[in-house]
Amino acid sequence: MNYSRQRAEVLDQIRGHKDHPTADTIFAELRTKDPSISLATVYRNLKLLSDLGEIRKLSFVSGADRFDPTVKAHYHFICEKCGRVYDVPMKAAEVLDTDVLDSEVEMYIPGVITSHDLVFHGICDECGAVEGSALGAEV
Amino acid sequence: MNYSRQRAEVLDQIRGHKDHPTADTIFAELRTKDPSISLATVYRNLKLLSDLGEIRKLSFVSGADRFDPTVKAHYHFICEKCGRVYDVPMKAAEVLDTDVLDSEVEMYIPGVITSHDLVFHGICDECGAVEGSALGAEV
DNA sequence: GTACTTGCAAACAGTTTGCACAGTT
DNA sequence: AACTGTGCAAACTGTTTGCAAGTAC
Repeated sequence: MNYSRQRAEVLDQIRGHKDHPTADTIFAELRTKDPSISLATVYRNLKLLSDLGEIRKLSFVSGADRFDPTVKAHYHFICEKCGRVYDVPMKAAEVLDTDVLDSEVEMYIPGVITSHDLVFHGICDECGAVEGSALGAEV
Repeated sequence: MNYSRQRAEVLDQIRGHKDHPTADTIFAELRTKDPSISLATVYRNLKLLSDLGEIRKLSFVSGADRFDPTVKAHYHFICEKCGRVYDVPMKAAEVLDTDVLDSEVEMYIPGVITSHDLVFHGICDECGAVEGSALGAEV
């Protein structure tokens, strides 16, 4: 695969993220280094890179798609307030045998399952969810 | 809650679906009965009805949002080819204790979990996935 | 008459595409 | 020359919004 300068920049930029930036975020960041790069190029390369499996496209977030530098299987937690997307390490979901789950569920649906997404919703600490002590805003 | 004629029509129309129509589908269907209803009204009422918990909005499908007449907890299977969304009955996922899962995962993320979505991806039978006999298209 | 809801059109966000040009081989 | 990738602007999809008119109590 041929990596043009712009393509490499896009991949680099995403890999530098611990979070899950949108195309627009990547574009804005790259613009500061490379003022002539275009949004269309960013979109084109994000699509291409996720087709190639270099990055992962997260379409389950409302609003803009997000891109995930981490390709290996893991789940996500989305804050309902700020929209931030957090990674859930696989060991957190070890109560769940993912292969068993897929084959179990497959018996109930008219088709073949190749993968699944598991997305947790809630409120993140930064947005006011306080667990442990009784410091909630309500009540 | 006050149900205007249009609001009732929208709710009825969705409840008449076994599948998961988009706003546009609902709009097109209602237009045949009520030629003056507007798309904005459909959108407004879909939003309102899902805020009220009368229907469920599915945002994890790429493309247009879909609306689900079934409100009680269940998972979904999306065909990668045709985009159809199928329901997965809860008993199919009984390998998984959903409450345990949420509280387990909560220990690993900076926040509080209120719910989760589980979406299976694959190919549905209508699109050529043939399980059981060895009739696959590949190999 | 006050509050809520509608239809329409315009606005908007996110994404994709047509096209002429630039970069490589 | 043939190919691929780029930048720009325009197009496009899905959704929301401002507003004047309509409806319900």
